Formats: sequence, structure tokens, C-alpha cells
Amino acid sequence: MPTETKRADSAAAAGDPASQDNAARDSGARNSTAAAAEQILGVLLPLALFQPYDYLVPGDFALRRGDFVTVPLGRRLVTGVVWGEGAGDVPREKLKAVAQRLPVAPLPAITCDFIDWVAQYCMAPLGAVLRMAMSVPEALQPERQQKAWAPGDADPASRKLTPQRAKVLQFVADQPPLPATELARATGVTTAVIAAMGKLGLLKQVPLPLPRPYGRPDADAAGPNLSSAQADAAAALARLQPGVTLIDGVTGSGKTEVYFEAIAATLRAGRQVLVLVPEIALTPQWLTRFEARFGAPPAQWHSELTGLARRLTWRGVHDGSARVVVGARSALFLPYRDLGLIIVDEEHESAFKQEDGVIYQARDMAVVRGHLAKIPVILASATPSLETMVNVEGGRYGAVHLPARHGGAQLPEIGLIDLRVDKPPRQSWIAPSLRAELAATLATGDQALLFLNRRGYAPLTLCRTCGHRLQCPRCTAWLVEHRFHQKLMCHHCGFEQMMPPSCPACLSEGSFAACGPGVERLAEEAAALFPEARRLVLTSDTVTGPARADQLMKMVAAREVDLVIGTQIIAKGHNFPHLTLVGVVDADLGLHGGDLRAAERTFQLMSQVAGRAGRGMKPGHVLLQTHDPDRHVMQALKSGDRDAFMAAEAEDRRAAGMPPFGRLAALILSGRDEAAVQQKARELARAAPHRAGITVLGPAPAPLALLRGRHRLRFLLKTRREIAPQGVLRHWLRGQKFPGDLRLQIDIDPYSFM
DNA sequence: AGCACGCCGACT
DNA sequence: GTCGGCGTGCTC
Repeated sequence: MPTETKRADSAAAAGDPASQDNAARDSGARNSTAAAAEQILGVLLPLALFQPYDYLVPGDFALRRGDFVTVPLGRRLVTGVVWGEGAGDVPREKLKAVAQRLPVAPLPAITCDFIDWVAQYCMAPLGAVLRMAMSVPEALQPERQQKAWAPGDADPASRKLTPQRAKVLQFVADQPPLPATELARATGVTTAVIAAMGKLGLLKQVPLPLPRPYGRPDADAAGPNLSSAQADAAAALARLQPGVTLIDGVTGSGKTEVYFEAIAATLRAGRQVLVLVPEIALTPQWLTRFEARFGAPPAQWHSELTGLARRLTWRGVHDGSARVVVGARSALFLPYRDLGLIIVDEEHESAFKQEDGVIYQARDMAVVRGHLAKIPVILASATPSLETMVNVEGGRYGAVHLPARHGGAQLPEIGLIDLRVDKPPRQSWIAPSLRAELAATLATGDQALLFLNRRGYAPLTLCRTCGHRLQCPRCTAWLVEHRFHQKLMCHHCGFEQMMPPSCPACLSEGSFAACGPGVERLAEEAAALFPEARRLVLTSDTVTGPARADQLMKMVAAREVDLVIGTQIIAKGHNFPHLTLVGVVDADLGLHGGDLRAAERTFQLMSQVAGRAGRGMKPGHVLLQTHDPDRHVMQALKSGDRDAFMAAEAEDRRAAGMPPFGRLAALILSGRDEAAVQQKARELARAAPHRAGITVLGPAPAPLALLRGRHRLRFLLKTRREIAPQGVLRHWLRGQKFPGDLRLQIDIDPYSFM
């Protein structure tokens, strides 16, 4: 609720919000001796608190929702945001006064409303959600303005020109201004010379312009030639009606070019655009295409962005100078001054689900944010999620289809290899028929890809003498041997250790046996089978960052490699025209574990991997090794009938009352003391709701019953679609205490069942 | 998130 | 005897 009492200046609204508006409101805000009645406002702090705290505000101190303020908290000062009227539940004499209002534009109203909404929906502490929007506290502080030296106004002829001074003058004449120390170093003089020249007027100090980490995209820079299908789709999207639209098109159908036109239309309207991408790793080539279309780079937002670039980008989003932001899910919480369009690229990706801290689905929250701002949201995917498909079918989302592959290349043909019949030899994982296909492909000079979504050498190591299995001391998980790093690693908590010289249980030496394949072991097998092929292993162990990824992908594109062996990391983005065979070593891998979306995800991943092949004139060929070729996901992959597969999946989910036809919330109770966790879980189970349309499952050991040294029990709350699980949970958990280190984590719409 | 308070081990 | 380890709990 806006709690504005008095605005000193109402004419400033259209101008620069940070300077004029606030400078005007600041003047006379404090040092007032008038005994005006103090008001009480709620100030939200970026801490894990569920509600704003009340603070006193002097009567003539004009504050409204969204204003950044510093307030005393305990014995320190904290920056927070005015959230609304005070709650009045703390005695007035306990209240402290707002210390200061920061001279920056307020947090935009829609951002505030969005924070409220997300906190309510995700049942997260309001302040924890605010913290995501205030992830760069330094951005609220004025940037220390660096000074640089430029040619002065004095006529050089009128001053004594020593050789040093002449050298400096010559340098600054055709160089951009530099700070004193850098100018001194560049010209080989001391800073004393520069200071003296300043006094004489031979040089003058100018503010050093801050480097902008983003450009100013031009909507009217040259666009590509679109096919007629693309042009129709682009025209539909460029109308920019509020609401959600799916762009549904296979890899290479030109989805990106199509939504670029919606970006162009939004830029022409003078508004900002957010493009959410699942992982920053796919951006190098995306950025190239963006720059080719718009003539300038967009602002980027991801966790690796630090320091000045991070501050400047946050401010640029806030003041509106960053026009297009491409970012990972956290970019959703930036304080856009005037957001006009949100695009969620690869909307089906599970990477949009934030799994720790505030747990949220960025794609779903993007839809909410779009709704609050009454702006369009575009979801793009070659393999849309079932949730999105159901929304399209129900008429809640619009859809545009891009059927053909741009450029006319054919979709790869997918075949199945039945591992029960076509058995690989002992201790190897490539079936004879796949081996033959690989040999034939390599013989023609084409490239091939072996895909196995499992890092390391072997998923399990055991002692042949006593049967002991190497397990993570902190998690219910095996340690995975990584020969590349010469270590044992836990893929869940990051625990690492050297390979022990002997079995920790029976002390036998040399008794370890690797069980099952990881990508490193697969590479070993490939090396033995095709010693003459130039091989490249692509996993997160060998691809250490976006730059390295780019370099390795270029090697593949340049045909410096014959056989690529990789994990999930190769499934995204890049495609290789000379790659004509993809072998998926274990297509069943993602189907274990009872995950609601296992079949859907397998379909999406396999489709994506298949999309790496045959983009040139040559059609690609994909072979999936499976133990269960009759399974409907395998048959659907083989026939390529995505829509029939999704329809069947939807039917299964509807019958089971599972999302999106019902709602889920997962509760994970954890603590170091196993008995205490069990005790509390029994207590919660006794208080569990029993009503029609509500089912509570559990407590059951969470799939990782021990994670980072904490024992975990899980409840699953399932409700009918029309019953919001949040209300049920609030009722259930009212008055529940979690003493000691017991913690209850709530995950609304859980994805991972871990 | 800090920062205190508090209750048990090795230092001046 | 105190310094200090980090577990627990509060901050309007």
C-alpha cells in the first residue's frame, strides 16, 4: 500500500527518477524540529524474515512503498525497503526510527508486488525474496567517481613546456582521459608533473566515464530474411498483447529469429526485455546472433557476474538504460524500470527450477510477473513441458508453431537398439550394431557422437575381496571415481577424496572394481575400438567455462575431431553439420527413480541430443540403446510422434491427479540427529490434514536420506487442482516448532524428488 | 544475515 | 582464573 504522505515534487515523475525526484524529496526531510506526529511504516529487510518490521518515521519525512531506507537493527544499520503501513503489533516504545532514505529511485511497484506474490506462493520468508531483488547492495551506494586527466583550457604556448609536459600533452591529445597514475605510467613521468600541469591549466580533471557492460540494441538494425512461416509467427508475436504464447518449433526452425522480432517491437515501444535462459553456458552463440540482429550486446545477468559489471548492470536495469537483459533465473528479480516483454527460452528445462534458498520455478514465476505487469510472455521450446502443452490445449496460452527446419535439412531418424538381444561384450557398453554403425560413419569421414549422461569413470566402485562399496560419508550416495581428476567425488555434496590405496574395510590392495560405465570409461572403450579416430570428451570436468566450451565446440565444428564422447553438456545449443551419427549409450538412465517427469524428461533430452545430428545436407541418424524398447517413451522417440506421447503422458497424470491436474508440495524435514528428525516427523504426521481432495504421503526417507550430513524425511502433499496447497500447509504447520537444528523445507510444485 | 549470549576446553 | 570455540536465537 503506498503510504505517501507528502511529496515535495510531483512534476519529476517523468524525468530521471534517481536524481530529480529524490533530491527534491530529500531536501527538508530531516533536521526538522517540527513536532509533527510520527507515523509508523513497515520496512522489509533483506533477511529471512516473514514480515516487515515497524519503524517510526518523522512526520515530514515523505516515504512510500518501494523507497530504499537504512534502519537500525540490533546494533547495526541495514538497508531495506519501505513496504507499507506499520503492522502495529510491536509496542510503540520498542520502535526505532528510520535513519535515512537513500537517494536512489524506489524499487518499482511491480517488483514489490511480485516479491509479495512469490513469497506467498512459495511460502518463503518475504525478506528472503526481497534479498534476491537486492542482490547487489553496493549498487545503491553512489559509485566512487574516478577522475581522469584531459587536455586543459590553457594555451600550451603560454606556459613553460618542459620535455615531460610536452610528452604528456601529446599523449592526452589523442587518447581518452586516464587517471593520474595510469597517465603517469603511460608517459613515463611522475604524478607530480601531472599535478603541476593541472594547476597550470595544461590539464584538467574530468570524470572518468564508467564502462558500460552492455550496449544499446537497435531495433531497426538489419534483420535476417525470415521464411514466410517465421514471418507470420514473428508478426503474431510482435503485436505484444499481454498473455502467454508458446513458440513451438524444432531445433533449427528459427525460434530465436522469430522472438527477436518481438524484442525489436518492444524496443521500438521504448520498453525493456528480459530473456531467461536455463544456463549461461548456451549464451556465447546466442550473443553472437543477438549482436548480428541488434548491433550491440545485451546486458547479461548470472551468478558469475561480479564487481563493477554487476553493480552497473543492476543500476542499468533499474534506471532503464539496460534495454535487453539475458540471464539465468535470478534475472527475474531485477528491478526493471519498465519491463515490456519476457521470453523464457527452452522453457521445458529443469534448470529453471531453483532448488535451494527460496525454491521457485522461474518459468512459472515469469508468467506471474508478466501477468502483474500486463505484458506478454513468450515461452520457446522444441519440446515444451507437459504443463505448457496443457495450458495451450486449455486455451490459457496461445501458440505459434514453426514446423519446418529452416534451410531444409531433415530431422534425424531415431532407431532403437534392444540391449537384451544386441548385447555388448562383457565390461563394455557399446552394442555390436552401434559399433558397426560408428565404424561405417567414421569410415566415410563424418563425425559421430556417443552420449552418456553420467560423469566420471564409473558410478560405483566396490572391493572385490569384501564387497565394500565406496560411499559418501555425508550423503546416501556412492562416490564416483573421476580418473580425469584422479579423485573420488560425491555428485550431491561436492565431497572429494583421493582414491584410497587399499580397501577401507578389509585393507586388501588392488581389489577395487569399477562397476558400470561413466563417460570416461566409455571414452576408454571408444579408444580401444577406434584407435585411429580423433576423440574429444566433453563433460563438465573438461569443459571448464563458457570460453573453453566455445573453443571446444569450434574444434568440433572445424572437423578437428571425429568422435565426440559427452554428457548432457553437449545436448544444448551447438549443432554440428558434419555429425551424422549419435549413439545414446543408456537411454533408460533417466527413467529410474520414480520421478513424475522421468519419461517426459527422457523424451526431451533424447530429442535434444538427436537434434545435434545432421543439420547440414546430410540427414542424421540416432541410435538409442535401451533395455526396454517397448516402453512408450522409446516408441514415441522412434516414431517421432511428440504430441501423441505428450497426450498419453497427460492422460496418465490426469488419471493419477498429478500436476498439472492436481497440485503437489514437498516437505523435507531435516536435521543432524536422526532420532529427533523421526520424532518430529511423527508429530507432523499426527497433525496432518485429512480432508477430501487432500492426500498426505509420508513421512518417508527422502531419496537422499542423508545429504550433507543431515538426515531427511519427506512428506508429499497432493491436492486437487482447486485446493491451494499453501492454505493447507499454513493450517497444518500453524504453531509447529522446529527446535534445535531441525528444519522444514517447503517446495511448492516440486520437480526433483531428491 | 549479523551479532549477541552462553556454555565447555587450552592458554597467560 | 580468562580467552575463545561455534550452537541458538533475536533483531521492529
